[in-house]
Amino acid sequence: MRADARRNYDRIVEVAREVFREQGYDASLDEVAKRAGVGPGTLYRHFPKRENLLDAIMQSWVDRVTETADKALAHEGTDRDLLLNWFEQYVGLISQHKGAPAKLTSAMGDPDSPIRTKCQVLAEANDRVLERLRQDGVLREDVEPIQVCRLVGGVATIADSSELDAAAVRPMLEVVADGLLR
Amino acid sequence: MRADARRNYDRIVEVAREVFREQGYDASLDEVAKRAGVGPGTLYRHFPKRENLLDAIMQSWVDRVTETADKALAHEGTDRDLLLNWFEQYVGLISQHKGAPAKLTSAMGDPDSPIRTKCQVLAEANDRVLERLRQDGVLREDVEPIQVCRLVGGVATIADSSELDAAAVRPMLEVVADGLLR
DNA sequence: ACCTGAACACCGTTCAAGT
DNA sequence: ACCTGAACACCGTTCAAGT
Repeated sequence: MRADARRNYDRIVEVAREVFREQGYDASLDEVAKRAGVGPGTLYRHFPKRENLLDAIMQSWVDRVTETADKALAHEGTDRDLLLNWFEQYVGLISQHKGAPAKLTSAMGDPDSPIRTKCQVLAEANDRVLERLRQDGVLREDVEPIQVCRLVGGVATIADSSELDAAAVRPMLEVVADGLLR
Repeated sequence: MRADARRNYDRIVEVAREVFREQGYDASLDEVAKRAGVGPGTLYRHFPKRENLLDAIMQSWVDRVTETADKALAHEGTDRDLLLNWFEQYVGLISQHKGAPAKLTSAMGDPDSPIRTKCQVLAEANDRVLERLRQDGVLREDVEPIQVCRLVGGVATIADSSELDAAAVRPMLEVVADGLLR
């Protein structure tokens, strides 16, 4: 990759992260290009689809996911607390900007999505937490891990679009957690 | 209302219902106007915002909601079955077209939404079902009815965007139902 | 090899002119 | 009072010309 291309790529990603956080996932790509000081064609050369840009933005995000799951697993307390804490972390992780929870959760089952590797990381982190509970024998057995991602992702999606705060999200996560434990 | 205005209004609503069902809530309003045989200005005169059009489309829908809740309450069987059945009906009711579950669920808490009366009808139907379970003493008491709408609406939203069928939705509704019962 | 920016397409929205 | 459709704005997307 040529030096100027590299520089443009990095600036676009940095600016996009900022614009998405300000205006949500549906923000104008024209504005991203302008703020990054490049022509629209340059943006499209590097990121043919909006999702490719999202994928690039989330490059550093994957580490955060793994670390967060590690911490959640190290949590001292009841199984219910562990699960609830993980759910709250999960919601935080996928709520980077407006529209992100919906985007990430709907991509969870799509093998052709440009952000599939990111979804896999998230799914694996979730698997690790659930596996721990399963070994403790406290998890109901007729629900697949991906359905748990969808349930919590659904809560995050609604919280995002209705602009609910953590205090309003908490009871919903409790219902999901209690429904999963036996 | 003048006769030609009335006729145009009705045609637009009818066509919009069809187009939304085919292409989802984000469909082009230009196409709606074209198919209805009116100019774009006519559509905007009757429906200044897209949500006003959605509201008009759902005029007959309110009766269906009330009837569905009536039937659910007449259901013979366990409380869990009653609740689960209502949840499945609820998902069906708000999944009229792509994008509808998200739209309806995010409008549930917004008193300024053009479709607020429709949301109220849905919320009241849900209240009636929950009240019945509360009287039976099987419902946990620390969750507000609107949170139940959001939980089930969240499941419907994800099912909608991920194009899940009823078989995939069912286990998620079971988790929510079991989390709500004690 | 990469960038630029004009150009095109599409769509939402407005409004002057018409009936 | 209502309708029409041209006009404008905005944005995504492409591509010929340039470095």
